[in-house]
Amino acid sequence: MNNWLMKSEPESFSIDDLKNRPNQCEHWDGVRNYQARNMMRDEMKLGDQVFLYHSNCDELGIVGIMEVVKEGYPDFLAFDPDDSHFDPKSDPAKPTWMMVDVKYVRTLSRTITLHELKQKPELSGLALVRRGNRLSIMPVSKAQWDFILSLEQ
DNA sequence: GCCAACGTTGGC
DNA sequence: GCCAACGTTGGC
Repeated sequence: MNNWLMKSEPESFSIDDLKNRPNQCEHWDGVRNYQARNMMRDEMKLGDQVFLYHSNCDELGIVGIMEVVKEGYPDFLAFDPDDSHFDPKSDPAKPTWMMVDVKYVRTLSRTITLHELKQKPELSGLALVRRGNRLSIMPVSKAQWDFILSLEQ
């Protein structure tokens, strides 16, 4: 069982958007970064727990928990010329881009802010707090996961 | 295979 | 809106 953190801009997709989806599920489309793709394709497994992080907004931070309910499969939006995530180089017979499905688990009782996370020596190894980090999906160790959750109260 | 130019991410 | 950091592209 692994833990993860995934970023999303709440203006395009927030924890409330996920909560309000039918079945509270959504596919995590639009990832166009090879490192992130590899994690979705190879490492994210059914039942893995995932923090949702809101980026590029007024209150940056971890807002909720999701669960992987479908493992890596082709991101079909890459084949749709009308979609902004269209990638003409992705061949449907050999798809370049992958995605997973996630399900809403819960919203945290408060946002655990980026500012707060950066202050904690326990989290110095977390990719999120490193300067210039642009990965939209990153692993979170069990120790980091538990520590972050302990901040919620 | 190098690396400059370019586009994107994302905090501030 | 700015801009640093980073990934990708493409000429050589």
